[in-house]
Amino acid sequence: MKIGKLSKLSGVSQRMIRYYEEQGLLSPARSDSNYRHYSNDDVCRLARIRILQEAGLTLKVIHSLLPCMTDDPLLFEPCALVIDTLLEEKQKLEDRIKVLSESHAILNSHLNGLRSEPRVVVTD
DNA sequence: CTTCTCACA
DNA sequence: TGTGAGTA
Repeated sequence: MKIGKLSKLSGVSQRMIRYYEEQGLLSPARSDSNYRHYSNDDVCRLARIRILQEAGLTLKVIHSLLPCMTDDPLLFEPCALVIDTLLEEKQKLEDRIKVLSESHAILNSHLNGLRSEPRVVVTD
């Protein structure tokens, strides 16, 4: 299928689909008038890219992960190295959660302060 | 009408 | 990331 259909089915903008290709995450076949043609594999790959990106991974990291996520059992060996990068990403996420939790606590204390001191209510 | 590349108030 | 331009 061409990019228009893929965009509708996946909910990903054509702009982003082309961007993923630019980053080496997708490699659709070209046709007659240089139009991109996406196979079923490409559709699945795009879906996985979305999942991973929503999980907070950068396209660079996703790029290193995709080779192991193919349906082709031939590319399963390097997954040992992938597990390592996944663990690193997991750690990064936990670090961020820690920072955010602290920010959350600080804002809460300020909010509680406002309750006892109504005068500092934000205007507008 | 759809896709492509390139560029940016 | 969106969007518009000018093509093919």
